[in-house]
Amino acid sequence: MTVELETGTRIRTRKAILDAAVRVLAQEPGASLGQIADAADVGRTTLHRYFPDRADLLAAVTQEAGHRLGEAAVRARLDEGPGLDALLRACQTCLTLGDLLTLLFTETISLEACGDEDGFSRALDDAIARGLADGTLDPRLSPAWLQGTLWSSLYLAWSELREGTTPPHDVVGQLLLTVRKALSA
Amino acid sequence: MTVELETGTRIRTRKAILDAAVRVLAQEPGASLGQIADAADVGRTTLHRYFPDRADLLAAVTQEAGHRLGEAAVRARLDEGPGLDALLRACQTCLTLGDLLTLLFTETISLEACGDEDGFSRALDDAIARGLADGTLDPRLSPAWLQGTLWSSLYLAWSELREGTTPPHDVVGQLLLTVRKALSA
DNA sequence: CCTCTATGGAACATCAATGTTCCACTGGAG
DNA sequence: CTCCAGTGGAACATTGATGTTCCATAGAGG
Repeated sequence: MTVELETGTRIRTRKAILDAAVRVLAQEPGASLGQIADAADVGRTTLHRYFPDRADLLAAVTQEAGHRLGEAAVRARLDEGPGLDALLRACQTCLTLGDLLTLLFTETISLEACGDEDGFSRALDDAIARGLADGTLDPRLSPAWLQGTLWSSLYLAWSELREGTTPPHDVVGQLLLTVRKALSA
Repeated sequence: MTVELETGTRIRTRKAILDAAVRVLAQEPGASLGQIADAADVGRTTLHRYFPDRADLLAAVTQEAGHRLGEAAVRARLDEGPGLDALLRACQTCLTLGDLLTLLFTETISLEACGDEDGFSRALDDAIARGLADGTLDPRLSPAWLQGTLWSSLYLAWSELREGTTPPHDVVGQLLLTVRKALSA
């Protein structure tokens, strides 16, 4: 065990495996490590070299999701402006998470496992509470339902995007329109 | 192969296995046959006696889903009244599908495999087209998006119901409210 | 009470996925 | 050019799921 001096090659390979894992698992949560290795254009041996265990790989994907979610929360400025607007910004930002969205929504990986260090869930809760307080969110809907609607709409939008039959711009438009109509007071 | 004279016992056992399969697979799509047999309070041997193959079991569940969807379509009177109202009736009716909803939404079983004999998808498409024509559905949203929103909202509602933390009446209320707001013109 | 249906469990063969070890090779850094 | 870090593949042991066979028995229904 030398100190982890990550060379460029290792970083690149690791990223390729991680990306492939996200891509493949989003489509087939029970996919074998062999399938993931193939998708990453890497030998199964190499995959095991980087992630000895299936659990290790999943943990790494989960951690990656945590990071990305954290970035998303910052970019969306969830703590600024009216609650509804914050949620709409969150929609646009989170769409960039791509297949990670699928893994989170289908609970192939779990938000809780990231720890609450990311603070995304917290920030989302806050934005929802703010929106209910400032009158931009429909008070007849519970915080849990509001958040659930947000996630499921996001998942739907990403599904459409991935299918590729609808132009990205249209998908975003319909997503924002639907969420605004559904959640606004 | 005698003529399939299904005795009461056999019908009951078969149903128990099928129900358990739906329940277990909804929670864990990759569940083993042993888990399903346990959930059905039945030996694994017995399960294989009814469904020799895992594929056979899945096919039976799929067929069951087809029947239930067909019934739902009839009960919801999808071909009557304004399009939006038909969709709202469909929401209420489909909620009774329970875990089957999860299996369909997560594509553990596929609608297509039922054949189009059920006619549910067709009826839904028609209702959406009618709603766009009669001005009760938002013309800015594509038929695919309208249908997707319906399904994902249903899935969300069933998730809440299953969790059991929200009273059923409230869940239905929020579901109908959300769908109406999101989809109406 | 008797019979036959339906069942559960033990035992077994098979198979795919997993995780490990070892070795040969390749291409880029020095 | 020379090393060696990084890689791929073959081979192997292990494990869990699967599907099958066989047998003993419980219990519903006559």
